[in-house]
Amino acid sequence: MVTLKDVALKAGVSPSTVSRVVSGNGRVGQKCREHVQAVIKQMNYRPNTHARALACNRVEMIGLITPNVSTPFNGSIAIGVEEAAIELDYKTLITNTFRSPEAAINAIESFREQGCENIIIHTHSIDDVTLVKLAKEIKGLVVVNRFIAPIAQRCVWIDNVYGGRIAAEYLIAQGHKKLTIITDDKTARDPKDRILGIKQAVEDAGLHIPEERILFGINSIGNIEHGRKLARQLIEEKRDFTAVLAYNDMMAIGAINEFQDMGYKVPEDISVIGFDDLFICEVSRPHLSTIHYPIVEVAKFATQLSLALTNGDEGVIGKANMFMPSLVERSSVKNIKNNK
Amino acid sequence: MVTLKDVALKAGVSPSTVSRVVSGNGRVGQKCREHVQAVIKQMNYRPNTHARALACNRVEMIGLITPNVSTPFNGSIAIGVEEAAIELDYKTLITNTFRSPEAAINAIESFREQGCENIIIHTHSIDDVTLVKLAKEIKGLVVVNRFIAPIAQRCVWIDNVYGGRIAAEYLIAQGHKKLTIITDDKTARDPKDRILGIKQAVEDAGLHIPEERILFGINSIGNIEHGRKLARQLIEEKRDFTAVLAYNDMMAIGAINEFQDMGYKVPEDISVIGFDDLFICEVSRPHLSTIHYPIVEVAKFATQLSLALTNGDEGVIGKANMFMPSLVERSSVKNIKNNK
DNA sequence: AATAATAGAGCAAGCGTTTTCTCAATTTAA
DNA sequence: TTAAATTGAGAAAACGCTTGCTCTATTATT
Repeated sequence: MVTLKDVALKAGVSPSTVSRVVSGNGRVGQKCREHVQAVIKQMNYRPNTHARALACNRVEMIGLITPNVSTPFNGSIAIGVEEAAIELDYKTLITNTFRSPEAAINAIESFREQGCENIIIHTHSIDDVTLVKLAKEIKGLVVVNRFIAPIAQRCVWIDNVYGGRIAAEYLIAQGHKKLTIITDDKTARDPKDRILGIKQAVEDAGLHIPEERILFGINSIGNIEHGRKLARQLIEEKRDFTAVLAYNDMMAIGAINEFQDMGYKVPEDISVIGFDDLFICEVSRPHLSTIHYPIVEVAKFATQLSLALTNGDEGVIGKANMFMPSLVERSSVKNIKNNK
Repeated sequence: MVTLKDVALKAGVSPSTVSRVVSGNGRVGQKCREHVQAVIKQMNYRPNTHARALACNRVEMIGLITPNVSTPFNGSIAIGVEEAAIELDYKTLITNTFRSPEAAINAIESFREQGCENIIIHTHSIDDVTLVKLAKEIKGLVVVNRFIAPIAQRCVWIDNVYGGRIAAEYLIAQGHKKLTIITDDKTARDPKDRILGIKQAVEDAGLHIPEERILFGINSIGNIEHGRKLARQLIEEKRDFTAVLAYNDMMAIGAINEFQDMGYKVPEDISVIGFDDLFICEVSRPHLSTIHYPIVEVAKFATQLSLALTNGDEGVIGKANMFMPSLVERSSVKNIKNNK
């Protein structure tokens, strides 16, 4: 392994000089710098991460904390983070919490102890006040896919109200009057926001969604199984509706499958719209119309923000951290304007 | 931040002793050990990763190199790795190569430079000889989802021949006589092995697959689009078949979608079987019958193997590194025994 | 031309561990 | 009972890098 000292020796300068050339801190003469750079290249020197981390108590690493990378949504977050990390030659350290708040806190601690202040966290299991406190302490902590008012500038999220609204508007434009919602935890912010948006659109159209047509989950995780379950409930309890707005694509697809298994046709009998725009939308039959969530972009921006925060680069700081979702039309919603 | 020295001071012993207590190396008296442990607990001391890494030139980290974590297959690998890592309190560092061999080599270099010898690599873009060479140099390198004879004990893979065989046997048992194969790169080992297994089953049944019913990809990545493309080709060129064996689930689902878009019914007109058993199998219509690939288990075992290799723990070394796939029956294959 | 300011580069301490040598104290063997 | 072996614990060097301090050489100021 070639060390800084080796380079210094060969270049005929002191280690400090080499260090300054590598890091770009401190003054080095033009000629000297070029010479050292040449030697570095020639010897293929690469600085030792740990020595550097130890000496300056920070590390060029960004830590991602996510419930489970193997799900498409979180996998996309990971990609966004890595894309941004690569650009600055940072490494990506991933910890899966499997929804355990202790695991998440532990991961944060562990990152900090390693001198890693750049932490991107995607969690719903740590409460707002804890996160606010942590954000105060950790310069580079940014929260992704979640809005927490006191630390809004440290969050990157999408406009869920708007997302809900455009989904509902689309359904209404297709002639649907009796909408139903299958969603996630009643107390969670995202479901609430999306419902809010839906209600706005519905009211603007002079319609109304009775509470009984909004089905929540309890401690659910918005997955396929959950979608199936609520869809079954919808049918069994004979709720009156022509279209369902699912909290996300997973639930939507679960619901579609359940409807189909029960003998209903989608979209002929029931229209369904999802949220997120995961790759499975193109796979399901019918292809799922949904609200596009720019996940990779959000994660990428979050990472850039974190880096800017710790490195004092003001470039992205202050930019709006809210992204806008958008409608993507496929085949799971039927236009029933003329036949009903 | 509380350091080893702080603990030593408070405990009234030398730093060396504390170090020995923490690491478990070297002799420490029973009484002394307990006292130090108590102080450690009381002060909530946690060793500094970087200092440790620097001092002993190794690090408790396992590096995963994968084309792209956001795909379900690779996401599952990540989970398997992390599961094994957590058990030994190792961290997981992930690098996505996006199929670039340079990125993969770079990642390996980078891991090594950081003193990380535990590398799990999933790649098809680095050739055998390079990998063999690397494996010789890096004690903890293990290759996942790939078999390379000279370093078989450093690979963890599944029996693709067997997988191909049971898929074909199942189709044949369902009365299919005209099978067709849509697969990946002709030169790649996995496709070849699966085809081999298929041919074995076919021949055992006294049947035959003409070469024109085996469609390969060129530089393809076995994804949905690729499946669609070959399915289209199958139809357009009017090949004669009743069932298709896809290289993997993604391709199978692409094919199903294409068939359906072209007006064919699956499985009524065409039966399809996949490979991998990703979650999307439960999502597609019809649900995809497939060959189960125990991905998480494979990745977990690979990680344990890597750790055993570097830590001299002989537990898992020598165990068979080949896993067996298994059939999972869903609804994409029709029994045509009695009506044809 | 004399003085002040600044640029360039080296020295050495320090980051938090591990680990090799010591050496004293204790145990074991003869 | 004595010599030999073993155990327990400390001192100090090393890991590779950063950075505050220092000193000389150069440039700018008057």
